Amino acid sequence: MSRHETSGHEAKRELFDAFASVAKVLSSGRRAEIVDILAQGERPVDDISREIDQTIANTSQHLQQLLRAGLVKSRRDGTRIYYSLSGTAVSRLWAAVRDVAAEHVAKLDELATSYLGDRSALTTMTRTEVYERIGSGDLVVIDVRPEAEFRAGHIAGATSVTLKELEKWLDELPNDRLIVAYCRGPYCVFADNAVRTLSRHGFKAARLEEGYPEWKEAGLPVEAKTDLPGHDRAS
Amino acid sequence: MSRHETSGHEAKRELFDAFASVAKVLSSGRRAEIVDILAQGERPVDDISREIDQTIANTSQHLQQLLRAGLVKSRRDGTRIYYSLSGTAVSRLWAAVRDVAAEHVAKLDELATSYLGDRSALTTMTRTEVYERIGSGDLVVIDVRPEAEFRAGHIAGATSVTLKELEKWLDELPNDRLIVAYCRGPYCVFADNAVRTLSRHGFKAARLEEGYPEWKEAGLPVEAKTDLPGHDRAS
DNA sequence: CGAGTATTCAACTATCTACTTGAATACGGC
DNA sequence: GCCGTATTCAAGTAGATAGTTGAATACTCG
Repeated sequence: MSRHETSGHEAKRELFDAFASVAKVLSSGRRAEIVDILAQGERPVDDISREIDQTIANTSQHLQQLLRAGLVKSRRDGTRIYYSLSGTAVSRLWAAVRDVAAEHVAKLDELATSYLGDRSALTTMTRTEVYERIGSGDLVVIDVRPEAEFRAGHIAGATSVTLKELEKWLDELPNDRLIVAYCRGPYCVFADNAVRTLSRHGFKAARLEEGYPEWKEAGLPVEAKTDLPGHDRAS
Repeated sequence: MSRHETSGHEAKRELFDAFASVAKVLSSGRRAEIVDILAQGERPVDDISREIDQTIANTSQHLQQLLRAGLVKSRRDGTRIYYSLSGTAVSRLWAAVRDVAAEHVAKLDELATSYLGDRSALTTMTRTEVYERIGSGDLVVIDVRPEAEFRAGHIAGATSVTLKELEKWLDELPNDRLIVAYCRGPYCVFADNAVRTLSRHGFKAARLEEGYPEWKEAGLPVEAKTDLPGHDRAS
């Protein structure tokens, strides 16, 4: 069974290697974490390295791999270099990876529970439920992601309340309205913890089932930092 | 910057490693080819090994990796073992990978042209265009994939005409109706070649923009082999 | 211009991966 | 039960990959 014979086979191999190169760049857990973070909006290198708990040098190298593969782009602003996903197709790919894992990876539930804790006691709401009630005013939406992500873009009308600030805010939050917390996506801990804390203090609280990227992708209203044009440096 | 410290970080690492394991299994061009084939329907090992031009042993090992990751399932029928995708989420993931590659991988156009040839002269039709005209009878739809794939499932009303058979069929095909050829997906050569051959012989011919998996995923009418239940062996 | 900070580069190591080869196992038909 | 075919297993090798460390580059601010 000889390989490398006809140019047709060779060309097919190369084409599918190119498809595979896209998957390959997502085949490291650390790069997956990076994509999950960048799905929230652009971030500088040192910020990302802290989030994924890796050295700056290592984080930088992961980012270059993502750059070379075309999944992210970078722009310089003064001394900092901001990375961001190169398009919504990348967000959709990341969601597709999570979907397959959720459906077909045997031990995923176990790993998710080990990271997120028991979710059975938490009330959840879908995008549409939140969107429909957000106008009526009987709902308070809080964004519990790191502030940088809130600044890069958030659900229209949401307030930034990080977990550290949450304790201080307990006096100011309304007792008579439902508080909906959201964060990065279906496997993000922040919202879970916020809802647990709020429930413990007697508030009515729920978690948005998914996160900001899915809300934005669905075309629901957001408030986003306008990307400064002309500074981009594509892959 | 110490790693492996809090159990929270450890659990997050493991969760994202699990997501990454899904991408990892698609990070080989040969496994990507396998998924592209299995998206058409179930196939036995030796069949797949011929398609991807690899030894049976190597193909088997790739299939086990896909199996372990949960992307495919297998069932035994006598002496043969048939592999198939474990769900539609996997098809969607494969499509998402191709989309990202098409949009963001720099040299993809070049590789695609090198494999498929110049497509600028080929007429293409979308799913909906074909579906709307398929009933009116002024259209002949031919399936130019290997016959095994046609047998596993095809567009309702399509006829199987492999490239080898095409020359013989030239007398029987109608001169007054548009002939639409389709195959595996947007990067499949068979339909391109069929349309070129037909055009050269004076037929009106067009290529369906995408392939059978996308048609099926869109919920359009298909004729598929009913999956024998009770014989499945999940991941 | 010089100091300070953010990021990238380069060299190195331990581990993993794809593919090969040859043998082992599992089933169907006689 | 034995033979032929389909598939898997096991061992080996060349090449790739993630992470470390320390130095180099690129920009800002005084």
